[in-house]
Amino acid sequence: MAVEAPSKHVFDYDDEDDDGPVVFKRSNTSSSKQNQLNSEVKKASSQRSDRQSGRQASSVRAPNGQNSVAQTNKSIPPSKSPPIRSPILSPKSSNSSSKASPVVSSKASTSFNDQSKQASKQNKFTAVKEEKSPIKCTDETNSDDDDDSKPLSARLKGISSQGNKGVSTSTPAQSQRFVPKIEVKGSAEDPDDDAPLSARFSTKSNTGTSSSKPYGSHEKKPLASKIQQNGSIMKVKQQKSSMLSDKRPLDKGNSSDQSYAKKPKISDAPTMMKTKQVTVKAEKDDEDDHIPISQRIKKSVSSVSKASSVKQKATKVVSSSFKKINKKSKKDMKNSKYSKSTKLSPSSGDGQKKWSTLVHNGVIFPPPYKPHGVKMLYDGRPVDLTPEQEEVATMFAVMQETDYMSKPQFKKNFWEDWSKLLGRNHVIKSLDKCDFTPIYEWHLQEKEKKKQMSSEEKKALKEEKLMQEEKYMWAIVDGVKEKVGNFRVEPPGLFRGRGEHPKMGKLKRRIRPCDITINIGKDAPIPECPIPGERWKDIKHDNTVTWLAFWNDPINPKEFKYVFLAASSSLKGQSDKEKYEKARLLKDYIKNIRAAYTKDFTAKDVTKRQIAVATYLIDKLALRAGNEKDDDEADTVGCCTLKVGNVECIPPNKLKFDFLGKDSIQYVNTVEVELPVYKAIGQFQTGKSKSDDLFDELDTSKLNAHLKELMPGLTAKVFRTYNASITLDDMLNKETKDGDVAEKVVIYQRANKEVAIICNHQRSISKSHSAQMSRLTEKITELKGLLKELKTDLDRAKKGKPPLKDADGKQKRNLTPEAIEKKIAQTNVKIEKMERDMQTKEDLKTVALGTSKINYLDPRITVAWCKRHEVPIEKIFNKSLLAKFAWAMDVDPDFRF
DNA sequence: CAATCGACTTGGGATGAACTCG
DNA sequence: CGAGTTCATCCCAAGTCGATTG
Repeated sequence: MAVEAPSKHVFDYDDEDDDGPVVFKRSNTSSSKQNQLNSEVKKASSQRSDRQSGRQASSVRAPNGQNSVAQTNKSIPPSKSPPIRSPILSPKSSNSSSKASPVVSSKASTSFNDQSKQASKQNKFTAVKEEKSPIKCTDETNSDDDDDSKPLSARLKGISSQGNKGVSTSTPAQSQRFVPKIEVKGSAEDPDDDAPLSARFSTKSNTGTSSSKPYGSHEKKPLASKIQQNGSIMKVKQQKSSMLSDKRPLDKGNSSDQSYAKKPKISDAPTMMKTKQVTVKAEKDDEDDHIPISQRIKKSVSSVSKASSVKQKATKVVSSSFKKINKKSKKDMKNSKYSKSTKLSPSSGDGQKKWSTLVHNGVIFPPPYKPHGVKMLYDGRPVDLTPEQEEVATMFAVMQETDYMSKPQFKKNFWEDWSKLLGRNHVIKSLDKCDFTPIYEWHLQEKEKKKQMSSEEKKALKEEKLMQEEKYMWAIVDGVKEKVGNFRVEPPGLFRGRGEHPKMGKLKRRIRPCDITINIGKDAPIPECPIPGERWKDIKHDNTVTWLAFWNDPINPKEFKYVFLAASSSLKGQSDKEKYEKARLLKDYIKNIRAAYTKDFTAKDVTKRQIAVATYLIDKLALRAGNEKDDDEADTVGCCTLKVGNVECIPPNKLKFDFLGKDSIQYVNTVEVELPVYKAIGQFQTGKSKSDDLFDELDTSKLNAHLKELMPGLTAKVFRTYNASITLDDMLNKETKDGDVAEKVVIYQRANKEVAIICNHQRSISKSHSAQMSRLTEKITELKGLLKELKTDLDRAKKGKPPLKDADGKQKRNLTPEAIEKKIAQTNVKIEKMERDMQTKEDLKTVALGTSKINYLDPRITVAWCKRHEVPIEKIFNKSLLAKFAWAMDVDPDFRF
């Protein structure tokens, strides 16, 4: 709780305006600037229709009104007042302030405010604009694109639409069920600006288009289908992980059915892509391009949306992402740590600078090891261990019931490190004769003890911990108090690598102050080392980076572990926003990029062809780039590192992918591809063995260098963000119908699920899943029995007869036919709900929705949709997400990705 | 140009608190 | 109110990608 407390304070501070906790904390940072810019831009340039404009103004500026309904006040900051806020000084922070040197903080804060205000003002006016420009990508005009330009998903969808069977077997039922509800009433209000959100949304989103469409019907899932989930077959991953994980097996079966409709887009002008010329994107005309694949499909819709999309462009252009150009300077400064950081001045050319003043208290270390004295057995006899030896033995003992225990590599690595600690002459000579049970049991007892503690005790402990940690939880960046992400130094333990990691089981030694380098403002007091008698390894004052501290990873000394600010900080928010702006920019280039790579499928130059095919896969399947990995890491791949054996050609034009990706999560998918791609893959495979690289001429730096020629700042990962967000935007806009909040939330979840499937975000099936399912089934059966009984009673009641006795032989109350009918209806509703829940549960058992929400879906899409449809944002974003996405909360309701 | 360094984003799982439902 | 779930957080591993180095 302590944690929270602080945050609250912060909010309170601003509260006056309103309260929202989540709101922006600082106005000045560039991020905020940007925000404002954007919004401004939008307003200025974007306005599409009249009503809209009105609306925007209102919404943006005084969000409150409308929001109140839609979103809770708290979440949405009242933008009305330009942000003033200076958290730091906030009351509660009394203590905090104490830590920060008074001087600094005060001064910073003041200046800060001022600047911030000014900055904000300026921004607003400057609004950029127009850089819009120049070259448009050309062609697109014929929008018709059959689907080419669409995002992958869309493409897929098209096809799949016909047979949604592609979807996992389980789904069909579900989709049907949903359908009915969704449609519903149309209570629209009037469209004016002031009109409540609902009104707006009705106008825009539904406008013609899809309203009638049943939601499940069309497109079902594109990519999704590819991936299948039947749990039956588990492949590689499973095997390897030895039963532990039950990830979604993705089976191939279905996938094959789904085909992509996409046809080669060859048509468009291929050449133009060329790059450099492309510089900024062009204006509108490209209408369809940005439209997600799926959307494009239905032209009608596009018309509507396009208007909005157009407006956005201006905005995007503005985006800051590209500013990094000045980066080089950084190095210099960095080395010479001396410097510049001194000046607090506000906007000193920001170039590369990430902050001007930075104050924090360093990191907190885990408590020293407390020996428990419980003796393990060796060859049946108790053994004495030194505290150090016992500590490591305990780490191992605690893992008795995990799968790691069945992995030889784990035990081997553990033994290597532990035996070193034991020393050459120790009685313990072999792990095989060790019995850690006594220690494990002690551990279980401790756990139990903790569980049994009364809630007061627990609370007290928590408070105490909070008290100790409080000072480490916050940093003051440019005068603003921000949460620190991971201020706790990682405790020692046994390394738990994912998949078949060669280093699993190795001892991750304790980190000490002398391992840690602190980065802090030049004028800030250097944090006192929390462990008496020790000192930090180094102190830096590098304002070109955002980390507060780092140490070398004990498992892999070449790598570092950093302490950063929390996701809710404006530094993070700013880069998050830049990430999405870059992805939105891709929207304007995507059509040409697709045309270009399509053309290169048949290029004579092998490298060129490989780049084309790899880009296609990244775009269509949302594969990761695939950097090279060392031998001392788990053997996983991404696009550029795919092995010949990971792809199987299935005539006439399908490819079956099967490989372990990040975190050793298996990716299995069979997709139909364009013939030239199919042929190219075949060529890349010929003459190679299964373990050879499929793209032997390629690596991520070459690929990214090429992408960068197509669009400034473009890299492989941008495609994932783009396709994820565009899919969400598209699905939401296509499928949201009138209905109650719960129904809309379901729509959102379906879209979210779609994205998760595209990105292959999996989770393991919970241990209790099958038990839960059977329990539900049982309940449903029971209810159905009840239903039958009620029907009998109804018949009898109608004839004036009393109901039959119930199962226990007791006489039931004599109800009127009307009453019985009512009961029947209630029961039916209950059954339907249960079945629906069950289906959802089954469908999501291996799909992780959170990852995409956190990392891939532009929060502005969600916020705008919530505003348009009067869905409280809290229904979609939890507290942390609200905080993380504070920068997106004041988005215009008309925002489209 | 390849290898390495460096910084930052993305990811799944574990844990425990907060709800739900009987 | 208690067992079972669901949800939010924490934890830290594992990617991406630009910059440097040699």
